[in-house]
Formats: sequence, C-alpha cells, structure tokens
Amino acid sequence: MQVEAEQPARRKGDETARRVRDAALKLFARHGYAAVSVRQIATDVGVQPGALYNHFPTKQDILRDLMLAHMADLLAAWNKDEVTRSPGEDPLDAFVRFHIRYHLERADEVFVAYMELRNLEPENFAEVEAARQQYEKILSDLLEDGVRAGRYAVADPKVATRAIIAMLTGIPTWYRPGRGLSRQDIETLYLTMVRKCVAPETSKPTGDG
Amino acid sequence: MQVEAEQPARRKGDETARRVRDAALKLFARHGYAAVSVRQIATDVGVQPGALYNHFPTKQDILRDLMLAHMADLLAAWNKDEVTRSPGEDPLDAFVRFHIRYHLERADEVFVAYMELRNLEPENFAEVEAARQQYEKILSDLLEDGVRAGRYAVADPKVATRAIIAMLTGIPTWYRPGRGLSRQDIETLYLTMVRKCVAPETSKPTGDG
DNA sequence: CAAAAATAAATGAACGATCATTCATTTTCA
DNA sequence: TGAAAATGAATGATCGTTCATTTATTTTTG
Repeated sequence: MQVEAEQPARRKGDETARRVRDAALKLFARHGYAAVSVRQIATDVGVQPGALYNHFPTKQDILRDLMLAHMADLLAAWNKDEVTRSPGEDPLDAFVRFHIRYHLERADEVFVAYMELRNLEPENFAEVEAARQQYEKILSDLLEDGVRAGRYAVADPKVATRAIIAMLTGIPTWYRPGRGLSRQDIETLYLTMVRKCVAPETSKPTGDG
Repeated sequence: MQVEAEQPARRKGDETARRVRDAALKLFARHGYAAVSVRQIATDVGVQPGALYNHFPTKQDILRDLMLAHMADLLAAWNKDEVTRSPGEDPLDAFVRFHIRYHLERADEVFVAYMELRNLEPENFAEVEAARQQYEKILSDLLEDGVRAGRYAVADPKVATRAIIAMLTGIPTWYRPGRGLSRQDIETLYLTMVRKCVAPETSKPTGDG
C-alpha cells in the first residue's frame, strides 16, 4: 500500500540520494559539518543510518558532493547568464547582479561552500578551490579589461576582486528577503557602491583631515 | 553587577587558563569548534583532559570566553584609538585603518568570532551579538553623520556598513603579510575603495548598459 | 621562620553517550 | 527472479565530563 503518492517513473534510488543531499545541506548550513551526525541526516531523510551508505561512501563524500555541485552550478549559471544577457550591458553590472541573485537564491549552498572549506580532505579541497579561483577570475579578468579600456580605475584588480566578492557574498549573512528591503533594493544599493568603488573619475578626497 | 570583592590575587592557575585559551584559539581557528576535542586542547596545553575543568566548566565556556574577550578587546581598542588619534582625521579613514590593522593583528580571534557564532548556546550568542552590533553601530553612526554633513553619500548607511565591514573583514581570509603586498599597501588600496564607495560626488554612470 | 592546615591543580582512570561505519538479513520493486 | 535499497543490530573509537586521589602551592598558625 502506498503511503504517499510518488512518481513511479523516477528511480527511487536517485530520489533518496537527492533527499540526503537536501537534508545534509540544510543541517550543514545550520550547524556545521562537524556538528552534524550521520544519524541526524538519516533521521531527516526518514531512514536508518546504514541506508545512507547505499548512496554515499562516507559522510565526507556528502560534503564533497554538495560543494563540487555548488561550484559547478555557479559556473554553469554564469555561463548561461553570459549568453542570455543583453549585449550592451556593462560586464561588471552584469556580474554584480548575477552574483547577488544567485547567492540569495542559493543561500545554504553558498554558506556551506564557504564555511566548510576547512572540513574538506586535501584532495577535495583542491578541487573546490580550483573552481573558486575560476569564479574569481571571471571578475578579475572583467576588471582588468575595464581598466585597460578606461571604464574602471582600480589600483589592484586582484584585490578589488576579493573586496567586491567579500562585500557581495556577505549579503546572505544578514539580509532576509521579505522584510524591509526588496531584492531589487539590495541590487541597486550594491550596484551603486560597486560602481563607485571602481569608478574611473574619483570624487575629490574628503580633504578635511 | 556581581560582588566579587575578594580577588584571590594572581596565581599560577591563571597561567594554565591562558595556555588553554591560546591552544583552543589556534585549534578552533584551524579546525572549528565542533571538530576540536577537549583532548586535543589538553594535549596542546600539555596536561590531562580533566585538568581543563579546573579552569573552565565546559568546552562551551572556553569558546564563550574567547569570543566575549575578543569583542570586548575590539571595542576597547577602538575607544583607545579614538582618543589617541589626531583630531583632524576623517572618521571613516580612521575606522578603516583601525579595522584593517586590528583584524590583521588578531586574525585567529576574528576568524573564530565569525565562524563559530552558530556553535554558541543561545544566551552566549546573544551577548556576542550585542557586542557585534555595538561595533557595527560605530561605523553606521559615523556614516550617518558624514551623510548629514555632506561628506559622504550613501543611500542606506546600514547596508553600507554591512558592505564595508564584510569587505574589510574578508582581508585576513586571503592576505598573508610578508609576501607580495605590505600591510600599508592593503590599507591604501582598501581606503581608496571605501572612500570612493561612499564619495559624495559620484562619477557619472558607465552609461553603456 | 617553620610546621600544619587549607586550598588549588593535575593525574589517571573511568563514565555513559554518541560517533562513522559495517554487514547479514529482509524488503522493495522493476 | 534478481538487483538495489533499507533494516536493525553491531563494531571499535572517540566524545565531553566526572571523580577519587595525588601533588603542588598558599595561608594560617605556634
């Protein structure tokens, strides 16, 4: 007898693996990888602990899976954004908008990907780190191009990249959609700040010190 | 407050407690609170696990101690900075310089204070959070004053506060003194970016989007 | 100042609980 | 019917913490 309506066409095993990922993501985001037990994940999935090992060899592999998938999704989403967007748009504007939207949509993934780096075994860390650098390179290339073209002015594009990404990635740590500012407000505010930050025509220094 | 009139003078015991804090700070910064065992801390201190409980009632209290002390030190350091600095200096410049210097000097404390918030029990979290908001208020007050005086222009000082602090606090996650840029270089680069970010005279928008 | 009493700190061994993981067996389902 | 999935129980290891006892230091005395 069917307890719940399930999609009969879908392979059940894939379904469980997906639910493991979902449960682990939420638990890791809330409590941290090291503080979450395999038993907690299993309980959330509604299964015995041993059953998880039909889908993931170890707890570490669940984390690895989540983080690599996140980085791959992020890069894929950027590539898709690049081809979809209107050709005249300023690349930095596009990046900022993309980054904010993606990071607000996938807050848990982003949070885990940042916080749990140190809990990755070395080889897994190296993979994730490579993807992270790939993503950073998008912005720094874009800044370097803009500097060459005279559209932006930054003394050190690599440092500016770090600064901008830190600024944007910090948003999900405090912003909760639905109360106060809208997503659009956030986009506008940060877009303005980032633009000014790299603007070629500096306003004069405050000059009273 | 509580009346602790008789202070038992400085004893050797304080020394062990200090070593526990030092060891715990380094271990928590490197591996995370949840991933570090009391036994590891005791080993680093050079003592048996049970001996730690002569100085801290629980593992949680070690974390609480580290985080509250960090926040208190941070606020105290700012107050000291405020009275020491030259009176003509722009307050935002002073804040940025202070924040960068302090956060580069105390990288482990800062990292733990940020990463381990979720491992604090509720009442401990509330205390730390209150101090954090107090520190944020320094910058947002300063921005609001500057906006009123026309020295800065930011649409939302609270958001700008978050953005600037995220940007600056991100520095210790990638910057290692001694190779490449000097601390002075970092200060200059970030000071320039922050100034531009809040500058009252905006350069014209890039205008091709 | 030295002996005795009091206090503090550290030891070493243990506590029950929980950890990630394994596995023989049973259930599920194409 | 056969393979994948889940169970339920167990593994040894490690977790934070406790505790009776020993060792070290400080305070109180004569």
